[in-house]
Amino acid sequence: MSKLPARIRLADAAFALFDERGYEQTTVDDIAERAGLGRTTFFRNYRSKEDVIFPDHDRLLALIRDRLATSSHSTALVAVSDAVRLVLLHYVDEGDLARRRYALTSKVAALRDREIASVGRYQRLFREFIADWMGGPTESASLRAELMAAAVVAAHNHVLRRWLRGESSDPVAEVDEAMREVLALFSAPGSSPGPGGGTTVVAFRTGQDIDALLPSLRRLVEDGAEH
Amino acid sequence: MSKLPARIRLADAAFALFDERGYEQTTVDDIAERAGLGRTTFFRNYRSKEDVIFPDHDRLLALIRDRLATSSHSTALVAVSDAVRLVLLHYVDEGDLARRRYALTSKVAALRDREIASVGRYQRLFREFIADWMGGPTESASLRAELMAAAVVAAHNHVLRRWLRGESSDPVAEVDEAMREVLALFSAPGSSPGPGGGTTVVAFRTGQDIDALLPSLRRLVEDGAEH
DNA sequence: TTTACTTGCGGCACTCAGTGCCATAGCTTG
DNA sequence: CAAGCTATGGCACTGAGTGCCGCAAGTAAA
Repeated sequence: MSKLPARIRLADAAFALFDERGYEQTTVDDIAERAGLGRTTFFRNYRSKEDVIFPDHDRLLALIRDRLATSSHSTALVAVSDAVRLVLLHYVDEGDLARRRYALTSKVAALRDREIASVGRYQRLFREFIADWMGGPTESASLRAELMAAAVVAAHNHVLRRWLRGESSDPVAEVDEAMREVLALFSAPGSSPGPGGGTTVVAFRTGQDIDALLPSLRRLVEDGAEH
Repeated sequence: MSKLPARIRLADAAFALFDERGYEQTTVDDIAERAGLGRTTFFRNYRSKEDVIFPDHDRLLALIRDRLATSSHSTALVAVSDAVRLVLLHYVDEGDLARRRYALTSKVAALRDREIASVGRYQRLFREFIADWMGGPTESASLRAELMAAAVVAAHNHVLRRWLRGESSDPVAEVDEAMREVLALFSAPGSSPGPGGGTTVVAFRTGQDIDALLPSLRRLVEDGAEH
């Protein structure tokens, strides 16, 4: 008995205690004791208390990096979509574990922050890759790369969270669809009006008839007044 | 002498020491001692060591919240642009302080994470506001809100970082331009083929007279043509 | 002037995360 | 059997953050 590797036993103990008492009410000593191990062993297996919950972010980052690296200029966007799908699948494969983690990050601010910081790393990876792909060190390309990277990870997170909440039965299909929407966004012809001070017109959908809106529009144009 | 309030003296001491020895090599005791104050006083003024560097995030969040709150459905996008500009201006007003903070967050991983987590809070605010504005609890609207919020803060951060690095002489103009690009992105006709519908509302800044724009507007409403 | 109340500060003791060092038990390889 | 490697436990230490108590100075009320 107790033949499970220390890493696993520690993780099990940690999640059990987090469920019972909450994250902040659980000390590393508690975890080690419950696992029947020493405190030192805990820190040898996990860099920090938070790390028990987010074990393989580094591996995931490497996964993305690899997938992006094995692409040519013409397949860059496919690589991005693939990488996103890879990450999503990783979480889906975790199944219940991912959902327990989500429950924790939803409750504990420190963990939520940590999660967001990790997402930031993903976003950075995508940003650099996309900027590279866009080539031009133009300021405009740089901004577009930033926007696109942000949209890519936002799409991923949106679908992931839906799945975590049990709102999605086919997350892979959803993420593919979401990525299509993202790519459509950035392939839209007019989206890069370039410099030159022309007028930019922005349209959104509403339920109202346009003529009913015209007065507000006028005021909006003239002085940004309220409506 | 030493008539400056404790808060200020502590911040001065902290930044000085961070510059001299680096963030991790500076303890809270060091800071308090340099400021000629007690350790207790430090924690009374700042919740944590990191807080000395990011003092008024809460105030900034409230600022955004307020600006977004004072808007109607038709001026929602103007409010978003305004809020973004507000945040940017806050940092620009800080001047050198903001740049010293940037130097620190660039070097120290813990601070970078903290910064990213803060940005996440901004993004959440925008996401909720935009989702609310889009109305429909549709899954499609929800995704679009998420994408748009991500793009909005990405645009802001892009311009802010440019300014922090000294690459921008007129950040306000740049952020306005970037926001135009973001809004244009999401107004692109093809991107939301969604179920049919209503008419289109238009928000924009322009130098032109609105009447000169009306024909384009009508076309935009009818078939989503550009500019 | 004396009393009472508030505000800002210092000191101290405590918890807990995280680091570093040393010792030891077990297992493998010569 | 000896040498070496690996996984573990114990222990002491630093440093962040909390809580409590006490003190001084200023202010208001008696």
